[in-house]
Amino acid sequence: MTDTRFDPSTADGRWQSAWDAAGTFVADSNSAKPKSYILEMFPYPSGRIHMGHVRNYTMGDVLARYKKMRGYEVLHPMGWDAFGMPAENAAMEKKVHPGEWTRANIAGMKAQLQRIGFALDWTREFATCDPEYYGHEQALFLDMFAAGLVYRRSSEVNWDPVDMTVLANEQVIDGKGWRSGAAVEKRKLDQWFLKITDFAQDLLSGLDALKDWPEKVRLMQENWIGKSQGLEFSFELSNGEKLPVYTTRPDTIFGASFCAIAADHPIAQGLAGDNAVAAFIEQCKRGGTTAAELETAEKLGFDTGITARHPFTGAALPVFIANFVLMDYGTGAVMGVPGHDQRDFEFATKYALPIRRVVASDPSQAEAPMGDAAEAGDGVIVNSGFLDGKSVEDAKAEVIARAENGGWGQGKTVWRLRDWGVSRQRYWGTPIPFIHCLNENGACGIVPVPKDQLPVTLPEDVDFEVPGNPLERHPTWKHTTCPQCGSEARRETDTLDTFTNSSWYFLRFASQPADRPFDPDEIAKWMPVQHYIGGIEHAILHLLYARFWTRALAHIGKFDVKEPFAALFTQGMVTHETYSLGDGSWLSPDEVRKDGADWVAIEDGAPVMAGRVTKMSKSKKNVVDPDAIMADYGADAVRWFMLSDSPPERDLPWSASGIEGCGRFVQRLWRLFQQLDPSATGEDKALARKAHQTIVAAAQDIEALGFNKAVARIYELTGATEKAAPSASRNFAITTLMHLVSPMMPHLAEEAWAQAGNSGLIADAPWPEHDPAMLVEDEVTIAVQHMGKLRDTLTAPKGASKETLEALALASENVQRSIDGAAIRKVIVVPDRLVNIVT
RNA sequence: GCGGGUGUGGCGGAAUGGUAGACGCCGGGGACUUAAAAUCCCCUGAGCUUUGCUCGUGCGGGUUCGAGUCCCGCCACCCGCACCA
Repeated sequence: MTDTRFDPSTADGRWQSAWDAAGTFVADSNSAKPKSYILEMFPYPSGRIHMGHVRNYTMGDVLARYKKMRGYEVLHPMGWDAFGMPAENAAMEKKVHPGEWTRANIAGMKAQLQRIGFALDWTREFATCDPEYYGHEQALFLDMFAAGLVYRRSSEVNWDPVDMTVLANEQVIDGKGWRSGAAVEKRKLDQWFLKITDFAQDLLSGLDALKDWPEKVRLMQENWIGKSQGLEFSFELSNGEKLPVYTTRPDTIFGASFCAIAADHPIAQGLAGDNAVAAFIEQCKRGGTTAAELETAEKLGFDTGITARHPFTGAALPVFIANFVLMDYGTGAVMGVPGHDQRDFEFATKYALPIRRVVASDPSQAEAPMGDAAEAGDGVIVNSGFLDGKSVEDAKAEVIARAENGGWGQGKTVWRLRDWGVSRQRYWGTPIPFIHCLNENGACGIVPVPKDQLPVTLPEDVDFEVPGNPLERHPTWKHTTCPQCGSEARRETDTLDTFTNSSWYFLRFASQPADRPFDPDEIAKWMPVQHYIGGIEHAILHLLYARFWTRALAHIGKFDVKEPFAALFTQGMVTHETYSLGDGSWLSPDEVRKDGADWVAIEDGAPVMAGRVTKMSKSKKNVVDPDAIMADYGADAVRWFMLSDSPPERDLPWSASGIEGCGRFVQRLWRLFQQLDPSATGEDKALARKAHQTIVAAAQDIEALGFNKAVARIYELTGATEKAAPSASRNFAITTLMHLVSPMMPHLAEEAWAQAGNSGLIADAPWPEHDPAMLVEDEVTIAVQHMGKLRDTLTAPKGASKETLEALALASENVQRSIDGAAIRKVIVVPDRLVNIVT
């Protein structure tokens, strides 16, 4: 027996080369095996792989390797979400071309991923900034245009004054740009849009079928799509105009006591000549939009003096300009029903408007006084003329029917989801393949680039000396001729939102013909993705856009796939301790030590405060570099750490002692693997049984993505095997362990496999078979309780009769002492588990 | 405010209504060693009058022979959304 250590610094690279040379992880779409497409969200090539990537990709890797062992042909690809603003920022700061910067990052990060030994099919690698990729994207965009799913319109856009670009609604957070953090301004620009709203209902309905998506993500998408059903109708105003409003509660229409319009509503704007009105509008716009501000913001209104005629009662309702009404939802105007809407209630209270009950728990409560809040709940309609006695549901239908018959309103579904503005005034993105014809007769207008002229490639010679779009000011790039009439023309200089790139990349991984974006037959073989793994931060944007593109492409006949991702898993973050000096500066966890109960800086003994355990970030100096860890412990220890302890959907706290423990376990397994003893004979039934049980349990755990549980079981089997005396069973347990850890610690497993004299790669070996007969214990431990409290345990043969167990239990000294002569009223026996004696 | 999640030892966490704390980390003790590293063994929820007993899964109730698990009512923290009519 040797006492050599496993040396990852040589072994890791050796096996990575072996897999590479053998093409072990190259997916064969012509294979007769069942297919399994395992995908992790591809990274943005920002510079370095971080621990979050390592965790994400390790989970996917274990699944991919496991599926391969179970006889699947596995597609597990990797590529680069390579367009985006950081590349342009780098270009501005470091005077490097965005493409050069991106390519260098990709090379570095690819080497890092390879160093970790991921089972990836690198033959399918691409970056979204490859002209080949974005050329196909342009073709798909033109197809969608031809199908009426792309349009152009002038619209008020969210303009980020720092990044000098347009942001989608989704990219505006609390009125600030999601990336720059600058306050977003409104500007009118001609923009390209994708008609995601055409699919609003389908995207919503489709969520129900996504059983293997987290409930949380489905809810977030549901809320984002934001379907509401109600009535749109117009009030006749005292000034002769009409005021369209939208309500989801037409049943409460008799409770309306005022109308409120947004500050930027046309009627309000029409009154802005009045100084008082103008001042009020200005005041509304100043209000903050953060959660805290909105919660505490007082409801403010300005009585316009105009009144609105109630469609049923004819009552004259005052029309207010109000700060809580939004112009961009519904019609920008509401009917105020204070009794049954909290905002309206607050407003009515402030301005002494009538608060009328029109819904009650039952008709006898019609005159019950209102409390100090609106009642939004269900009930029966009261004080509402012909609606009295109806349920809320029936009353809604009745009012909508009357409005439609009377021609003054109609039932309407309103969506929160808006069409997706994809124009970006940036260089580093997919050029939008259109040409603006400058012919003076204007007949051509905006013309699609003919497909045989794709890709429209980005110019290489660009400068980033001034903010704004380098394509716009490039000396020659935008000048071209009209494909239709041949006259002078100008290229579209907007590029596509980078979320477009990630909306179909999974299709290109599955199939990459040179002349088309993808081949439908190949798509049919691999799609949908069986397991999609990534961060929760993409719960709305990326996942909704990808679902939309898949539907849109299916809609125009590209293939027959509806949902791109059959199962979604959102993994937790990798976190680490933080230590602050109290002045806003931070120390890295390896720069501090514990001094009694306190933390101090190692360097100068200065007192340090332990902060929260948070996501690794440069600003808090709690980042751990994967390369450094791999240099110390090897890839397998890091992979093992990523899978251990924390359930994968929760955060994983990094710790130095934790990785050390993983490093120790790698060596412990290595020592055990060397104890295979061909001369050993004889059966160790208990150990063999444990090995068979672990084969089954670990498989179940991996399939449920319960990696931490699979890890715990492997620890248990390892411990039991170590303790066992040499036997044929022990050899079996050792070989079993080699297989069970091979998806998780593939380098160690290969090394041990080869050292044990096996030919071929363990990566190609199947998951071990289990013997069902060996799963059953022949002896079980029975818990013995008195009044539900544990008093003793006893060993009995599996399947012992109730009578036997009861007798054994009553024979226990501890039990008899506890019973203390009391009369036994009942004995509950759960076969093979417990006996509970009730007195 | 609405929606969702989480709450179990010093820490990460296990546990089809049936022996709470598997497994890992930390810590303590011991073996080996001149010594250290490495490795191995033992202990490790709290308390007590210690063959054993009591308490213990955020808090308060309930259902049950039996509750971390089911039901009702709270609390705390985290995440998402938001004056969405």
